[in-house]
Amino acid sequence: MTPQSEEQLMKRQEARRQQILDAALKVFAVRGLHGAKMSLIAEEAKLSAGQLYRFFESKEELFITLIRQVAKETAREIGNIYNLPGSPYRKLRAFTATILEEDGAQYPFKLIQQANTDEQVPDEAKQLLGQFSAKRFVEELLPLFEEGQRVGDFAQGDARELISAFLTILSAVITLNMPLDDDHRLPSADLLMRIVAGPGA
Amino acid sequence: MTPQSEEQLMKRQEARRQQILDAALKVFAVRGLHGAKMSLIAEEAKLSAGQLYRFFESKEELFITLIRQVAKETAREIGNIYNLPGSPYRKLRAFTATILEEDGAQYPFKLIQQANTDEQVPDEAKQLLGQFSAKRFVEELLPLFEEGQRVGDFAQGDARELISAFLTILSAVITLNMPLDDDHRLPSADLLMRIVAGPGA
Amino acid sequence: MTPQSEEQLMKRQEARRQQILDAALKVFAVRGLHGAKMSLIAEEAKLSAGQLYRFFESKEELFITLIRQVAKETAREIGNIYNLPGSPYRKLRAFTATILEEDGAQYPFKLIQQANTDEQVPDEAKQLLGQFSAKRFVEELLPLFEEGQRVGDFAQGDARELISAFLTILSAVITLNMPLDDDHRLPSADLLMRIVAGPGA
Amino acid sequence: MTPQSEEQLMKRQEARRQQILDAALKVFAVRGLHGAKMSLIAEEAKLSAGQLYRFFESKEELFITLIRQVAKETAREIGNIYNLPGSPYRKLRAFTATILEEDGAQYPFKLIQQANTDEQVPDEAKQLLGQFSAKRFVEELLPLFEEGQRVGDFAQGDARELISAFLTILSAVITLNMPLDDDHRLPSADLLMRIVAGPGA
DNA sequence: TATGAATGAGCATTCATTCAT
DNA sequence: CATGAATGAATGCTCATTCAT
Repeated sequence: MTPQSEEQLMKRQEARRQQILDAALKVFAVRGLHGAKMSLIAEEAKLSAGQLYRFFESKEELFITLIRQVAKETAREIGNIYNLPGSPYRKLRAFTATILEEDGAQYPFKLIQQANTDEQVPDEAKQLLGQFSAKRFVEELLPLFEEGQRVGDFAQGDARELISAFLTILSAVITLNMPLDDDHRLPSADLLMRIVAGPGA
Repeated sequence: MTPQSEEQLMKRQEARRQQILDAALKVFAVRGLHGAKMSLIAEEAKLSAGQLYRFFESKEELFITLIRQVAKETAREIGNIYNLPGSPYRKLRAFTATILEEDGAQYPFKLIQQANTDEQVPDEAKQLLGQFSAKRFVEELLPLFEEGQRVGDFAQGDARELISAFLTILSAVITLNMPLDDDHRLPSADLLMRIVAGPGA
Repeated sequence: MTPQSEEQLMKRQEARRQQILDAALKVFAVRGLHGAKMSLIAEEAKLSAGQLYRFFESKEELFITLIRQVAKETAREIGNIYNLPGSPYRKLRAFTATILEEDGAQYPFKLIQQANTDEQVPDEAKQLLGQFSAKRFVEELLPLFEEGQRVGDFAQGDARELISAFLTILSAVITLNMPLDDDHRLPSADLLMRIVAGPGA
Repeated sequence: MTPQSEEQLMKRQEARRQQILDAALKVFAVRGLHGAKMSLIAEEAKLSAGQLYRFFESKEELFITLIRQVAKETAREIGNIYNLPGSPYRKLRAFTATILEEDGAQYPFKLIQQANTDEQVPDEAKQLLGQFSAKRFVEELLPLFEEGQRVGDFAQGDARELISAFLTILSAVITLNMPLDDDHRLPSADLLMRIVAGPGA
């Protein structure tokens, strides 16, 4: 019976599910849809391969679920930019710096890029990405940029275009991780800010 | 056997080999290491699958050879920037615009990024990239940037850092190709130039 | 532990065991040896999958035990034909009609046929069937048929051959259940009786 | 190039395909949809497992194709009954005897029964069977039976019902193959004919 | 003792590589 | 030499069986 924990069971299940999604995020992000063997995901999640199928019907469903979750979370995170202190420029700079420095922050972006680049991703994932990533994020940031342009923080011009360029570059930079010298690191937040900076910045 | 064709044979062989490498570049760049089936490469090269193995021992060798060639050629192409007309700023802007607009120009960058991102890539390819891509390209551009900084075209600071940031972003943007709205395209060359632009630009 | 429950325990165990066998009969009959998942049998028996293994060492043992029991019970049921009222013809007709109409009556026959048809069936089960089903059933019915032939109810000829033909056809018809038109059903008992009917029937 | 045989190639391909279908018929018929491992079919067809996939997309497609072919061929064979000599009774008896004696004749019937019995066969196969097997065969034989009833060869009553009963039993008998004594064989054609025989037979 | 989560062996399928033609 | 058919190793997925709780 082991009924003591009807609710605990649900919690453990949910934790497990999330554990798999976390593992899948890393593996899919780094190795791509094909390169991500279910056995690797299982290993990363510290379970047997068979267990994955108690939570997700197939590799494809796991992938799509992951994309959906990542898209949602990323949208939410971007929305949080409005809670940061200071001017639009300072908000965006802080947001950018956080993403560049956070260690795990690269995985969602890598995943989204992998999914966008890879021709064989399932259609449903493609659609999700189409809806979420670009357009939605741009709209999310639009008020910030319009305000920023008004106060001279950001360069003039089509705000949507500016945002999508900035996001594209930010995402790409996070994803790329080109191996430089030991002395050379990813571009700094300040450098990226030049893309959008206006006269008052 | 006929002696006069001895040389012609070599040439035909060499042409064939290059034909395969060209095909492999496209297929690896678009589909990644895993998605690139040998049969697809053969088809793109208008050869039978079996022929590939007369020129390359394995998929892995083909990939490594390709990386090596692309790295060399890209370095050479970057070197050609010095033959472009005008100031350092104009040279770099022209170079950037060409890469962003030329259709085939994206393949080498995509390939290099695939190779850098994908963990499955054979170690030898990783090493090649480590040696060639980043460091070498940076050194290639160093004179241009130092000159540019002197004349105020480019921002002050560690030139190597500036170059590697610029290349990282350029490469990433080319690779990313994130599907934006129908109204939004990749960042323009002018936008990317803001990253390096100095007071005189 | 409590002594008075010693016996009750045995009974409960036995009931449990039979519950499993009943469930297994249905599931094996309908889905075949391969299609019958242990989890389905457990569900049908309203037990957990793990419990099955407290009563049967393996799926194979469960199957063999089931075959053994079904063969015995069917032989016993066939023996009951002598308790039916009327002439040999009427006895056999009533027996036939019951089997064709009773809903659960088809399972044992389906199971036996599955076991006979399927090559994967363990050898031990095959042997059991060889010993039990055909020969034993025929011998069971031999007195009825000899009597029937004497009184003209059944056709003349080798009685054993007549019986095995009839049983074969009856079993086959029950098992087959070929989906006919909405207007066409399984052959009726009267139709099957023609196979054995003699001049006096 | 090996172009000498554009046409021969097609023929060899077709032969190979049929070789697979023949092997699949045996294996599916005997072991059922689940029990039929692709490796067994390949072995029976004397090819490697991988080769099967050059001719059929999946096990399911192979199965469906097989069902389709078997249904067609069986319909054709049944149609040939009109070319047999003699009265309707003699035609049907000759047809029945042939099927009972032909060695390979059991496989198509076994296959159809497996497919009808097994709950997990793909829907497309179910539909094919629904269209082909029962109804179509009955209609095919309707003229023969109507003629037979007119001349007193066959019993009176709903001809369609009589046919479907006869076919059901014939099919079932062929399929069943219940292991009898060494002295007892399947019911003879004459015995089966009693099911349909009329006063003049 | 009962549960059902966990394991892992086994089968369907794909694709790099080989080799008969 | 060129072809593409054939092989088989590798991977996704299922399910009998085990075992921690």
